[in-house]
Amino acid sequence: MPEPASTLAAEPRQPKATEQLRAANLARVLELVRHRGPIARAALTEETGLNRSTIGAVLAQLSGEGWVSALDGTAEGPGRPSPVVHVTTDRVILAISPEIDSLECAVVGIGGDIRARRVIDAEPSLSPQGYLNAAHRVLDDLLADASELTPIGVGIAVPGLVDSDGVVRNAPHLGWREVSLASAAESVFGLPARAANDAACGALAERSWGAASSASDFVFVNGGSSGIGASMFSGGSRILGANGFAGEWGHAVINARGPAHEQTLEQLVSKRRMERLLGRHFVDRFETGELARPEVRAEVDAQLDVLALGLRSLVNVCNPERIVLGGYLSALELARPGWLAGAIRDSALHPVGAGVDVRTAQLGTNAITIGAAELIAERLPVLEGGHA
Amino acid sequence: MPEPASTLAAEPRQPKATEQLRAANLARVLELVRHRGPIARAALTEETGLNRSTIGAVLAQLSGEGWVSALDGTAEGPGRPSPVVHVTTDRVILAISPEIDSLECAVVGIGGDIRARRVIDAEPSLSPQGYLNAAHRVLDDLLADASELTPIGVGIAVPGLVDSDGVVRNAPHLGWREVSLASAAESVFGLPARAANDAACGALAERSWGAASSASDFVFVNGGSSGIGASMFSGGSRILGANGFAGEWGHAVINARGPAHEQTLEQLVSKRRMERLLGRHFVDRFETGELARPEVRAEVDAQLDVLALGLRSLVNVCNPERIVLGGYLSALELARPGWLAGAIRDSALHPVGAGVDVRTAQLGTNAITIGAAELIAERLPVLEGGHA
DNA sequence: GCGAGTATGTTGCTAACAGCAACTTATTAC
DNA sequence: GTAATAAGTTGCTGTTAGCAACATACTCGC
Repeated sequence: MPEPASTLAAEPRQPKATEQLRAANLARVLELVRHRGPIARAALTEETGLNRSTIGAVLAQLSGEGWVSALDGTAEGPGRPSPVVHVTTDRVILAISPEIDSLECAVVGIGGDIRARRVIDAEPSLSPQGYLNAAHRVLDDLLADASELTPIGVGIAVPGLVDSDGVVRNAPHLGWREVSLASAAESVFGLPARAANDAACGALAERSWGAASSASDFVFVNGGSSGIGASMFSGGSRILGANGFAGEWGHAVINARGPAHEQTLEQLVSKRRMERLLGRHFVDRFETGELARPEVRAEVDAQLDVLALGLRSLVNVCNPERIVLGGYLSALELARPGWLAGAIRDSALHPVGAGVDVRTAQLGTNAITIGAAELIAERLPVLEGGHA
Repeated sequence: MPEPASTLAAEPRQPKATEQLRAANLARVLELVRHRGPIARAALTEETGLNRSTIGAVLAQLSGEGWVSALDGTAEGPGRPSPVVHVTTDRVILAISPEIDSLECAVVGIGGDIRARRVIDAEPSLSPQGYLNAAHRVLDDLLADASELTPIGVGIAVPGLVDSDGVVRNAPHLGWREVSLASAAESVFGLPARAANDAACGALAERSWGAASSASDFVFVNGGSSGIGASMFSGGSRILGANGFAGEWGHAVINARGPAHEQTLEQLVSKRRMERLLGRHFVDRFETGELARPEVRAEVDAQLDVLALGLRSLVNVCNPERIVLGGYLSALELARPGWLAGAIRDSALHPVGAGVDVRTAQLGTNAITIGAAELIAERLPVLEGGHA
């Protein structure tokens, strides 16, 4: 006799098809509310193409679970005014950004607004667990003032290769290999945690609130203290690759027959080389006068030349509509504004390069922090189909 | 007075949400039937995770519209045997592949099987319209024998940049610019037509029936007579880029400070250089003995070295699980089997290169033809939501 | 050769979701 | 103060996929 069906009835339950439909609509609406700031309800129906009643149902669920709430309507024109919807401000995400000599901690709203931040020094050779413990102390402190805030998750931006399970497989500058950072953070904070590459985080932030908004096919290229990392978006979503490692563009060979230390892109376009020339620690821009020094100008131009060659290849391969330059690369672009765009248009294969728009990151050094928080915000529990 | 709602009722009609759901399921099932050849109905339910009754409804529609039909069940094990479903054989796609000196025409089944093919010479400077007219004659002839076959569309593989509307924006070897090839073909044949880059077509075919099947993140790199083209897949779908041009990897600069004719990948890894050395037209493999000639061996190894450097960069950027080499590159790989895979694993950033699998294309010279047909087959009218 | 076992397709039914149309509400314009 | 306009709400409908019971068709073992 087969086992009675009744005992199975209470089990897994998977009428998933319709749930996915609703989840997709929840995600679309929530994304609009988060990324476009406060937005009129009527605008939501227009943007999504969904019916007014559907928007009503979706918003009822989102506001019932406390993710969004409504202000009084701004009128502007005849007819009944549409209420303006915005994300709730009482839930926050903890963002952590470990670097070789520092640790940045921040409290970030679901809408990408940084509420509080603190950067502390980190002694070299601090262990991953040490970083997490330090971050825990700092964030507890930052949250102590504001008891009305509820942290809902932890996002970590790591300068290195992080797989889709939040395991740091290889972070050369930190000296980490095979570190289960996300699960360690879940233990320390008692909250869901995710980790990702720092450039990928920066790209997420620039897409949502910065220079890449409204672009569906773009490349974010970041010049950080640990080299050059990229993150590509195609059709509105990030190109992950088989393990989530896609984007390690700094190690692309661009000068194959040069000496061993002058072959890859990040060896030639190097903040460290520039710092040696300037004789100072480079933060985010050239100081007045520095660009007038001939040897600095020459190095800047040389690095721009190489960067243009590299970007030309990247454009040929990825066909982005926009390139967003972050960190050190942003400073290089600003040293000769617009030059890169022209060089790419002229050298990339016609008509791939024709429409490419080159911009500097809008969020500056905040991009990576905000993007780390976005790791959690883009996967809020509402969107998970409710089986939790 | 507002216009009465009743007049609007018969208009566009867009209850699209549920239609998209059904269309997605239709697409999944049809893709399984097309790509996995004849497949048991039970296997379809298991692969898709859909309910038996849903599969029943989907198959009823597909077979009602004449896209699939069922053989008698192959038993294999206890229980009621499951009918085997396969695509119908009476509908075919016309595939066209214009090259600088030749024109390939083929009749291809929906399941990717080549029914008939013919390659004719093309005089240089033949116009796009000339190519299409010639193809029309050849294909009419090929179809004359088989009156039971119904052509349903025309797919064209072009060595050049083709946008998503089927406009050839730039095909240097053919000398074409801004040619609305797909719409011209629709006029000539009276059938829906699509056009795409040849490497993109090859990748489609290798994914469906060749060396890239079962891989969701792979790169297909083709060495054709018009240089090196690539096509990247991420998460199971092709990376298109903003205009569908993504993949022009042959023009990547890899030797920045070399002479102008030795900078890009396809200048250094060049079939033409090899042909000059061999003193013959290179078709698809090295002849016995050729690789024993020292100067040939040296050139092969030199080109393999460069190719390894290039692939290393591509792996770092795209993080594929597999690389499929087609055309001339396939011959290079076979000249030193397995060497490229080792070189990439050793040189790519750990652990990006660790799991990369390097293979040669399975479909050989047929890949591009089959892929051209796949342009039509992947968008059969059943999938379009029925509003036509 | 015939029944037990088993896997499969089929049939009515249910739940969920989005879309629609009519109704209600809230503001602007005159 | 009334008409016009636009937006949220409500009840209903159509479609879809999932479920459970049933019917079917084969294999295996005696």
